[in-house]
Amino acid sequence: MPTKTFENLPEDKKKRIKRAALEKFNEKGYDDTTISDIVKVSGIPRGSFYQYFESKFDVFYMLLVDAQMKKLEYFTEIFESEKIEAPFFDLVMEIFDVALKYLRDYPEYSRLGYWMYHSSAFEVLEIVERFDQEGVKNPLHFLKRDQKRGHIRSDIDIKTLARMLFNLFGRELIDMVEKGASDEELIRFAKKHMDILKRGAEN
Amino acid sequence: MPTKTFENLPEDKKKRIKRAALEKFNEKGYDDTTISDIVKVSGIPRGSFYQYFESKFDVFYMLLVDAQMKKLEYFTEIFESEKIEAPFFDLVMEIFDVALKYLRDYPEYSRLGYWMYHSSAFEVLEIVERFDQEGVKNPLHFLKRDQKRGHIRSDIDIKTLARMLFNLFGRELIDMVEKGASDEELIRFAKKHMDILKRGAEN
Amino acid sequence: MPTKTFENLPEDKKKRIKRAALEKFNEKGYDDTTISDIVKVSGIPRGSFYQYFESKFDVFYMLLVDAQMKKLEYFTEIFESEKIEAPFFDLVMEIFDVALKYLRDYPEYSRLGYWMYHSSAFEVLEIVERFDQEGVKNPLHFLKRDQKRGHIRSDIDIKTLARMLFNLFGRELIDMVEKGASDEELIRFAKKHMDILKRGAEN
Amino acid sequence: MPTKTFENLPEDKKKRIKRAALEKFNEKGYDDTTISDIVKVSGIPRGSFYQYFESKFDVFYMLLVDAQMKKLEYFTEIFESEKIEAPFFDLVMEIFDVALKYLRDYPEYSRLGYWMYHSSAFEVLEIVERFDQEGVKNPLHFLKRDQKRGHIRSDIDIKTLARMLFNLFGRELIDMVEKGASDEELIRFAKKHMDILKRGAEN
DNA sequence: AATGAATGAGGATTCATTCAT
DNA sequence: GATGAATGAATCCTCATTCAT
Repeated sequence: MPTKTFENLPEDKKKRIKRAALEKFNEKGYDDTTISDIVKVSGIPRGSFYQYFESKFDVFYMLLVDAQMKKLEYFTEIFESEKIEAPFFDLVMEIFDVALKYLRDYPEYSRLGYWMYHSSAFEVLEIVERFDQEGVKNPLHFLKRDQKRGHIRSDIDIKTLARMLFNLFGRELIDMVEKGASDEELIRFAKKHMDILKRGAEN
Repeated sequence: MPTKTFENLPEDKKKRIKRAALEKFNEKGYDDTTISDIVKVSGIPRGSFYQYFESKFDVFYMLLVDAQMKKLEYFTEIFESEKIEAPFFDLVMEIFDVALKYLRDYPEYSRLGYWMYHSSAFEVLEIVERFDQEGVKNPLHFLKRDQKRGHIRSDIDIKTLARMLFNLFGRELIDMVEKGASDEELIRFAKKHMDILKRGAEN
Repeated sequence: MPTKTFENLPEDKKKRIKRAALEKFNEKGYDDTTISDIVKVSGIPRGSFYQYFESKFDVFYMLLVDAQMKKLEYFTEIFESEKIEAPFFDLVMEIFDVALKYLRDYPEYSRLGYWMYHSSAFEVLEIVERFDQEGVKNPLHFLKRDQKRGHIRSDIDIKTLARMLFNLFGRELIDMVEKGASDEELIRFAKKHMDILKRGAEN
Repeated sequence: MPTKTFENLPEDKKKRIKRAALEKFNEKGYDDTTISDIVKVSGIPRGSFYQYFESKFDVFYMLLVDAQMKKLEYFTEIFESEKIEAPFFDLVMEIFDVALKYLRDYPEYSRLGYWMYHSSAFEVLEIVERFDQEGVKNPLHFLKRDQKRGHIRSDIDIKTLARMLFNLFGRELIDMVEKGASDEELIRFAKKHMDILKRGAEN
């Protein structure tokens, strides 16, 4: 996480630096982006970088957190509505739409995720794991509930199912977006996917 | 692909170089392995490297092909037996066992795959895509057949299903092995996975 | 020497800064201690440092003076007692004991001396010379007296002798302490040393 | 120690590099000399330095060894002559003369020693200790012999005596030379020194 | 007087690739 | 074809000091 010095910076300077970093990470990925790159694009002096951040990862992680916060905003609405009481598979496409909207509204954040999955840097490998574990928890919660309520067959391993769902929403979605898939393609893909899983899992 | 000069090398020298490269790629991944590393471990002169290979990727790709060849050997048996006529989902765990055996017998090749998925190098990103496309074709072939024969519901999108299967066999399996999963864990995981997909897809 | 601003600081703030500097100089030596180090550990703002001191050397020198003052306290007693009238070599082990006690009571000051002798900084090299010259004067005073009184042979060059003594008390003692010598070892070492010098010098 | 690559270099190139490093170390001391300095003066490319040496210390140590070799040449003559059979204190001024001659003939090597004693670099501190231990052994050998033969009093601790001698020949001599002492001064100083030690130690 | 952000020169090190022998 | 030395751009990071508030 950035230093206090960075936090105390005027908002527009912070923005400028964040934007510069985001731009470079988007363009070259985590591993190939250098601190020099960020310094150059943001226009801050070499030494300042180290007064703001501990390392390249520090910046990357900050942006990742920003992305998560923004994502949360998108999901909050649906998670706090009453709809959420419906069986998960009835709601899943609606959730997918939200995810897709987020990705389209903030493609730079989306791409951050893409590069996260394609880094070989130790520090990144580490958080990828953490992200994955965290990401599985969300569908797991609803699936558990649905299983209790009898919507989902009792002999289904919901952890496995949650993982399959997360893989779709997390990794594959990002991958397809990166490869230029259109909204229609993505929605079609998701529907087919859900179709199989739903039938495989529901009572 | 390596130069003719490399191909003409005495077999044991070739082996030595391959082993050295494999060792380093396993240890540090594609991105972080340097040509110096390979040169040092293999004991060949710096200049020779460039007489044998065009680039680091050249070596990596060669090893990847080696790995594929070896993998093919494992699968040939099952693919050429009569069993293969059975419905895919009846056979899938047997196929999984073969895949697992291969991974256990050739962990260095397995790890190559792992690092392939964690590289941000342009050249690697490119072949990852090709690998994925290629990898999906295999299950697709059988699923198509099964759908025709009526084993699989006609309203299922088999491409999607093939992709889900490939994700399991390709990416996730490698990931779990990398994280130290035991054979038992992996088999259990695969079974649960197949359980859902089978029920989701079969008539 | 520190600025007046520093002198006017509340006593405990001064102490805090001194302790911080002493800690760092002890840990890393003069050359490798940075102003950043001192600023960080003492908790004072970066800019304040330059309001209190002119340079890193300024702080170091201040501490060196502190050390000298403290050392003087230890020696005052013996120098002001009547014992001091005895021939120097009869008293020398007693003096040594005082020196040793001081080193054990104030190891941080002792270490300061150690690092002074291991600096290559111009400013430090300069005061090392001054310290050495000053340090030789002390034994010289007594040896001169003793020579006049006939305790020491008249053909002895007492300057040389004084220097030999200073080397023992100043440099070597600190060195041995630094290498972890015990009190017993040090006393034994000093005794043997004195034995030779005494017989070499006395009538 | 330098790499084989360095050893294989044409003699005059090696000389050029050695001379450049020696010049810089003489001028600025070990701690303040940078690899850039050496690179600039020797005219070799930045990268070559690292093909020749592991570190700055590597170069320094190499020069130190060179100095030791040269010193040995000077001492060999006297150590292999029959004179050496004479009591050490009868010979000591002759030995001193040789040491002095060496220092005058190779002042750059002498200065290397000076800076060695004024470094705070960990690696250097380490070899200083080794040098000191090694250096004490030489006089010790002769003193032991003399004590056996009855030239030196049996109650003298010859280790201590050896140390005193080494301090004179090793550290102090270099120090005085560095401060600009003339040959006459040095010889006078040594004589007075020996005078005290001889009388203090001999039977 | 106190504060702490800004600055950029300068150090170490690595690496892919070329080239002369 | 084999060899291994040469090269210098590019990276990371630290630091003393200044300056505006």
